Amino acid sequence: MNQTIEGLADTLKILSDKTRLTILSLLKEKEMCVCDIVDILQTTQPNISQHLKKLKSGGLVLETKRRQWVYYSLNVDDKAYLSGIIQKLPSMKEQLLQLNHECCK
Amino acid sequence: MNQTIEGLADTLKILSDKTRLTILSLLKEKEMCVCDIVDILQTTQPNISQHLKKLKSGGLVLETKRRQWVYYSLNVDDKAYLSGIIQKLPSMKEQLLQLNHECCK
DNA sequence: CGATTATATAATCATTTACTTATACAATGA
DNA sequence: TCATTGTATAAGTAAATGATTATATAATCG
Repeated sequence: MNQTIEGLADTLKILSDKTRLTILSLLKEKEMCVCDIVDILQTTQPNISQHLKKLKSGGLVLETKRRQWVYYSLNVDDKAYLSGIIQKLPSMKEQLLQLNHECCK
Repeated sequence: MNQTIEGLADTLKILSDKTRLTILSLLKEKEMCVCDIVDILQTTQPNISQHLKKLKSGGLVLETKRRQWVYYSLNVDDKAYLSGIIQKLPSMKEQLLQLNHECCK
């Protein structure tokens, strides 16, 4: 995802989806495992996995495995041109309160 | 195009296209009429008109008619969160040199 | 080991998208 | 007024996209 105008379009395409923006909003608060994201977004696990795959392919999130869980975290510090958008994402603190999984204790 | 997360996704969807980003790059230099944009982007006039319609619907460009021409101009000064992206758009100064229409003299 | 849990991938489908061609509309100018 | 020029809209189509269901893979734990 280099920065030709096409690369920029590709990055923006990844960002231009409600579910993916919501995932980024969540990850702004803290790294999260797939199961927690599924829980909060009220959709299926494969759906979230596929969105995460796109975010990862665009370099917008990082993935790390610990025990049986895969954690995703925001990776935008090196993309200053996106900071305006990232800041615009609403807080998801409220939604995080409802989580009660072992993975994220 | 209010700023819920869905509105943000809609705006980003409008931005996430190579042709539309290129149009915005052009308009960064100066306002332009449709025929000039068609000339530079080497595509059909209806194609450009449809892209301009989307940009306009998203509030990203303004339209003004003068004589037989319709001029479009960038309208992003009130959208600070997009400034990083707008700045990222490459200069199109080179391409503007080749224009030689009456409308833009 | 086998069962369970967490996640990824594959296949399918409906919807959306960008483009093309054809046509309509609008303004100008002979 | 009629032809021309500039732009918009409509209709059709192929490709891309997001979601679902089913299945595969991987790690943990009894």
